[in-house]
Amino acid sequence: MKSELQELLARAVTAALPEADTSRAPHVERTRDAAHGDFASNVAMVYAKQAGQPPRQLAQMIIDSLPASDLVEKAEIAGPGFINFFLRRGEMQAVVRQVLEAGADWGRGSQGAGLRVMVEFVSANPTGPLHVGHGRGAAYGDCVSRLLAFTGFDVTREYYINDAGRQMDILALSLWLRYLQACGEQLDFPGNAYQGDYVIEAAATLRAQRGDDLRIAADDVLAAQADAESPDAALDAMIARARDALGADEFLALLDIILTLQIDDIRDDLEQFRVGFDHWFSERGLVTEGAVQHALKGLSEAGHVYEQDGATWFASSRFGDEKDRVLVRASGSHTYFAADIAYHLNKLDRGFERLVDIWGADHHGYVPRVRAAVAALTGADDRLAVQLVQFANLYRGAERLPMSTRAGQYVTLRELRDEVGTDAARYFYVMRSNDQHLDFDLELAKSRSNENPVYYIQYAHARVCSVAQQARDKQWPADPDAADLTRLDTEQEQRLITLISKFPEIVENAALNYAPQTLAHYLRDLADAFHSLYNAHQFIVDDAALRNARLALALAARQTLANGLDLLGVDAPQSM
RNA sequence: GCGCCUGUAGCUCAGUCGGAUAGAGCAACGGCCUUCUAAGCCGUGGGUCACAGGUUCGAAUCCUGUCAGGCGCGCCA
Repeated sequence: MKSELQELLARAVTAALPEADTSRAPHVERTRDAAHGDFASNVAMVYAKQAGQPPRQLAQMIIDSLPASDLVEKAEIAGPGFINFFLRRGEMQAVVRQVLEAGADWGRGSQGAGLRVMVEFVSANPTGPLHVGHGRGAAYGDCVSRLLAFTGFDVTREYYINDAGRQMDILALSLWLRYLQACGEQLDFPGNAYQGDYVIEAAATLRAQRGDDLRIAADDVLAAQADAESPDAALDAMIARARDALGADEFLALLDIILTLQIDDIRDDLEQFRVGFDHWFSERGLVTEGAVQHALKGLSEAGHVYEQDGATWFASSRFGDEKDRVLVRASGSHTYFAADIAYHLNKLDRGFERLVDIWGADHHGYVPRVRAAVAALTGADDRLAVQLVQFANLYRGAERLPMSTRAGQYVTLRELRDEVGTDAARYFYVMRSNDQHLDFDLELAKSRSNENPVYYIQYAHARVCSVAQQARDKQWPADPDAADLTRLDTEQEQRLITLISKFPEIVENAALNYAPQTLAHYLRDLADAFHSLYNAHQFIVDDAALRNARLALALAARQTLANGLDLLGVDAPQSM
């Protein structure tokens, strides 16, 4: 509807101003005030200067040049030079039938044109359960993925598993030490190892399976770290002792045990949060397959790598980073950054034309260098989009809950789900812009009242279901074909219709801007419009043409609510 | 010190590409259930869009500066 108007306007502008640059589609927007018609455009004011004419005079010329259309009832000049469009009676109402015909596809777009997009998100280290901070990234990334897919992109969702490096060694060590404790060895568990109960549980299982196979004397372990100068050095010494005592293969097997448990747990947790991944990508596999060397070679051949102070550097400052970065240390080991470049190159090699990375906001200093790497590898600066997700602070009423991953003191995503439910959690997570801090009030999310926007929206959906059921009970099932949609002319009906017709634009905007919060706000407004109508007028009335028109409108509202909620991953209940 | 983000009603926040009289929810106050779910609706009050300049037909929105808050600045991951 909007694009049709843009088409009409473009032709009118070309006719009125043959020499004007009309390469860009003219700006057309919804009016805020019904007195200004249905749509308005500012083209006359935009072109006034280059046309050398007052805006209102130019507006008249453009209106006079408008091609005939079934869509437009009239166009008039307003204010400083706006052109207000009043649509022909019935044009807006026609959207009701469009919605009912499209059903679950109502709002689906084709802007993505099948472009292959990878959305990588969560990617939390598998060293413990997901906490509420990860939950926000999960909800956000999932909504963005759903929106992109609905807008015509070919979306793949991936979870990058950081299963290589020192943190993994510490995780394996943590399991082994707990195992030794389970065997009855007396030793103090290090404060900088993984504290969580899940390690103790895994150790108990391991002990049950393997008996004393992996046991050595506690004194032996403690002796290994006796000379260590720092807690970190002590940990490294114990890791070395464990490798020595168990053998590298057995140590790795130990790691795989707890890693598999953790990943299974995370997958299960996310599935219950209605977040699914197409692929789980192992960092370890990347390293063993020589991907890091492949990436280094790629950067090197492009001429962006040099040696200095015994290390290998990437000239990221050429691509907007504030300084160059080390890829391979003087010690010969590659940096985390080098592995990350290899991972991004791997994504590109798999044929993804656009990459979307969703990271915690604490990584924002890392964005320029990864952006630089992708630019260096592709020669383009628009292949990678990085979206940061700010942390969520949890409140219970006015009390702020403390969070510390290191100390093992945090609220898990699972606990959050158990307490407030998946629907409320998902909605609350995405109702704020991802780059804004979020204060998540558990009491509010749980409340079954009008303070809670999730229930407000779901209630609107359930109410339509209830109305439809009562119509059936009275032997008056909704029959859209028998509806006279032009009867939908009250203030409340017009408002609801207008909002429904906006849905495709809202979805497209939310998808292209990675902004699900705009959809969340829209659904709130849509529910509001429905509740207002519900209270102002009866749906089930004797006049069949009017009754069916109102029922059709209600069903269209329900469909729009359902499609929108689905994009947020929130249920649309039949009754509440 | 440098970089990024933020500052809008008492509180929490929307505000798309600059557009017409800056909007919601909560809180406060006053109404609405013999009629489709009151988890709802209607109404009232509430603003120096942090501050100061600039750009222009027009600025909460763009630019510059100031103030305030948050985060990030490793041959860590």
